[in-house]
Amino acid sequence: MMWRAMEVEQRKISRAVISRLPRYYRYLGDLLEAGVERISSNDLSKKMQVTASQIRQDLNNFGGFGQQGYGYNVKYLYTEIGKILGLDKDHNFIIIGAGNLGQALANYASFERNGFILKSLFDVNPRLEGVTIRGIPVRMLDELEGYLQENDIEIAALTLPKSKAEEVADVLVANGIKAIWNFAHTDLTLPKDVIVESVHLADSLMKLSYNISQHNEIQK
Amino acid sequence: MMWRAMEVEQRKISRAVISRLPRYYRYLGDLLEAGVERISSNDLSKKMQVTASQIRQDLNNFGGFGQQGYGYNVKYLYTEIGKILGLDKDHNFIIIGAGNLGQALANYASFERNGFILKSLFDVNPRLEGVTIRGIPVRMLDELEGYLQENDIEIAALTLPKSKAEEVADVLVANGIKAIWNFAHTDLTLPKDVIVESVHLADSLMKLSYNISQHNEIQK
DNA sequence: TAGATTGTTAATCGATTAACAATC
DNA sequence: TAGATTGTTAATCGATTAACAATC
Repeated sequence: MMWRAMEVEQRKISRAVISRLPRYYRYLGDLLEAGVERISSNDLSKKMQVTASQIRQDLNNFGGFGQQGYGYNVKYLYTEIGKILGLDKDHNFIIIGAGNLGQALANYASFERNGFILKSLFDVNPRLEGVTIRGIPVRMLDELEGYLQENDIEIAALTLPKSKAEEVADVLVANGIKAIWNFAHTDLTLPKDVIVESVHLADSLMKLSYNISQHNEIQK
Repeated sequence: MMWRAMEVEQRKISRAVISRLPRYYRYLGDLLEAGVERISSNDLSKKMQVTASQIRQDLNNFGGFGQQGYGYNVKYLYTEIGKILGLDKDHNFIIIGAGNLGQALANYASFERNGFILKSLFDVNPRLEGVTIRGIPVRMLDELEGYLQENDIEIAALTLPKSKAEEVADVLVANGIKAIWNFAHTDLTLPKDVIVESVHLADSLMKLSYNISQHNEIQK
């Protein structure tokens, strides 16, 4: 039993490290596009404005992707980080709430490139019935349960008012959704095996505002 | 000279603390709405799933808002955190890129409640010329410089493709914009007195995806 | 081989939690 | 006053940076 616990423990990479991976992925993608074949942690650190030590430390959580005296092969590292992030597999997702933000996400086709496949949108507004976005249909919210039972959907993006969020999330979870990308301005309380990633736009804007005030203070 | 440096130093609240303030603000707002008059760090900690110690420590970075034996007055604390976040002042902002995401933000009227006043949108698409969103006009991007010189705009939200982001950001900064709310999938390199707050949606989705893969691994 | 650069251990720094005296 | 709860100091924990031996 002990080794099992440890095996799980071993996988527990800190949140700080995870949140840096997409950024590495982005920079490596740019390098790849620019035709760069290899890069050292030192050169990458200059581009990314982080320490080389942090880059090496971060990557070594997942394995030795580099080679002494050479550095990192850009294409290889890009692919490996993609695998770590689960981008080598397809993820079917739906959007609940086909308002402005929901439609904005639906139109954002570049998610598809990373394996995120939008299958349907849902809304309560009867005017949206039958509407399609990039060929993807908007369905009525009362069809949600039936739909989930017949389709293999992994992720749901919640782009609806916070008053409805918790309620809908419960339905989603009861019907097998494993992960929720939450844009509602509320913290969902769900079983802890459900993955919730929240984007709180208002919070982000407030941080910006804090920094402005701060900046003005110091000016004085 | 030393005391000046220290004075500035003193203000340097850690990023972790700042990023928790909007969440406190949100919870306090809910409590206020629910008619709760006072709350102890212990009760709040249970609601927010953080330690009471962290709450007290965080708040004490800014001053003693509580009272021994009583706790915190909800309304007072809410107002004070609002001030810290700069929400007691109005902030004029514009949106560059009136595509789906730009329009979604423009329609998101609740920003106004916190003092963020949308003054105009800008786009290159001639079809959007003259269009208004909630009465706010979309202007053509070539009018941007002139507009900035005649209007007092503090914040610009960048909701445009990353290929245009850097270029537009430079124009913004050259014309007095102090803060950029960046939705383009790129890190802007700007003078360090310009405040940049980025929302990288793709990064967020990748974190979600990582956690799904992780979860599946452990299941096995 | 010599030079470069990783992987990894050790040292430092910072953030979180615990504890408790101060005080309402 | 006694009880409750803060503000704050001290202890712990975790994350970042520095250093360097291993090795390509």
